[in-house]
Amino acid sequence: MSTRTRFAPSPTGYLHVGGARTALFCWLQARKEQGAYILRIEDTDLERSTPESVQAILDGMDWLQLDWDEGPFFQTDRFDRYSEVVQQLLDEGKAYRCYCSKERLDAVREEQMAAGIKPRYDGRCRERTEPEPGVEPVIRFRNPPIGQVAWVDRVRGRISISNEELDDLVIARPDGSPTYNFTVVVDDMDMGITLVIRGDDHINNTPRQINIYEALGATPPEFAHVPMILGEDGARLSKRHGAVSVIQYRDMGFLPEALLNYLVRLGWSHGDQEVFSVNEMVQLFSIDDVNKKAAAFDHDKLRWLNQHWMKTLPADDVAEQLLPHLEAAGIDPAQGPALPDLVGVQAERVHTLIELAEQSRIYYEDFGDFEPTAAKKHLRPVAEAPLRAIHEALAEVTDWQPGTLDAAVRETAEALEVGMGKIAQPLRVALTGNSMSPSIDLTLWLVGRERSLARIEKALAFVEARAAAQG
RNA sequence: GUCCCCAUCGUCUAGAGGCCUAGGACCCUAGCCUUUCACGCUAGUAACGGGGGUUCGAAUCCCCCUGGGGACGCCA
Repeated sequence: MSTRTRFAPSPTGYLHVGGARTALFCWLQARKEQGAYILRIEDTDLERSTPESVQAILDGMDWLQLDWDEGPFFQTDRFDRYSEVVQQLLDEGKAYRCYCSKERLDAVREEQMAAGIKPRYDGRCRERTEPEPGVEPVIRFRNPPIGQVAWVDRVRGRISISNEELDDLVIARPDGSPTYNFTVVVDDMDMGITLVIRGDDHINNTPRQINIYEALGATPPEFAHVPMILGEDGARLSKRHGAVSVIQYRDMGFLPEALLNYLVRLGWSHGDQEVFSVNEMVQLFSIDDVNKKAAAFDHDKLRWLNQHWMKTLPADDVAEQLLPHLEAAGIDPAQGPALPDLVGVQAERVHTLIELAEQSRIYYEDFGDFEPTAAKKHLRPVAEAPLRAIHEALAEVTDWQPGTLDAAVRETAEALEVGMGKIAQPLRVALTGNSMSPSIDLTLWLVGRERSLARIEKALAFVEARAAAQG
């Protein structure tokens, strides 16, 4: 039987990085084994599920390009089916109606906690046959009272638990709506899921789910419980750690290739390899190689990977993803160099697309004042001659390309018998307002001919004014 | 409290009894390259939680302790 995996988020928020990694693992395992990857929306909690969240999850999956083969299925579309299975269990005596009040249940739980035992439903209605007038019952699954439930987890190995630790869980509420541990079993069974990959917070749910499979006469799928993701401080990742939604990462200027690469290495490795393209992941990934230990999210490493992919991916692709960030920064890409050229120069100097946009403003817009320290150091009277000379030389350049520009600067330096620094630094400040920029030929190239000449003139005026002021 | 699970540099990890004087990567530091910044290159700091076993030999196997996490809902 070919592998069928599923990602089953509940739409009560955005797609967070932990969920995205689970989705990635499901997707990779399905792709690697040429199986199917199914998307299912677990929206049985009518109170908390929202259409916005559904959209947010779809947007996240779409951005990461984790395409699914079937679905999205919605559990709210399947209520008839759940009712049917509940009825079947009832008919077979594998489930029963429970009339206990929440108050009584709370009291029992408290007593048990105080007595130092695990809180569980005490089975009061287990053998009950008569209804309680005026009370709509819940339906409870009749869990086997003795024996062990065990399975070989694809990441954790063998896990076992005694049935005595389990109780009769509620599978349907008084209004008939089903609960999670039940719907998940019915769905995974109906959808032919062979491998359930999910967060390890579900380990404790697994034995009761296995019992339900067995009551239904179905073979449970295989399970792989992946460790969760921690924040940089080692605590469970949450909003107070900053960005947790994958869409936030998109908005912060990360490439999906980088996030995916980062996520796949969190809890999984292939020797010493750090960089993985999506294709390589599909080739090399295996759920069986995933670690058991929870991993902390390291923002710096993500940034490093993001820079790597900005440098490595075709500049056209990066440029396309840069566009929205330029717009967000109010930069008009029509007013300066072609985006792929910009990316080619800037990618190795920044870590995110936002930084790339912000640090490229001067190629599209004029800047105001020179940065004071840079101006003080480089736009001095001594810079006047080199600036004039380079202005003259550049005015002659018709082929405004890095090679020619580099030659023009070098020849000017040689003619003046000064080192490159004596001419490049003043020129850099003139062109960018600052003392840091790409190599001078590339800076000239990106700034463009007209703008370069005008900026040198402006710098010259600045130098003269300053000389005059100093007498 | 009860049950389940986890444990190698600050972080992500390699390691499946001798190849370990514990390797790689991020971060940090120094040097090189260089017209600045960055990239790149080189080097460096830094870890097997503790205690018992098993074995000729343990980061690797077993037990205990400690520490951490999860679950115990008519949430998913």
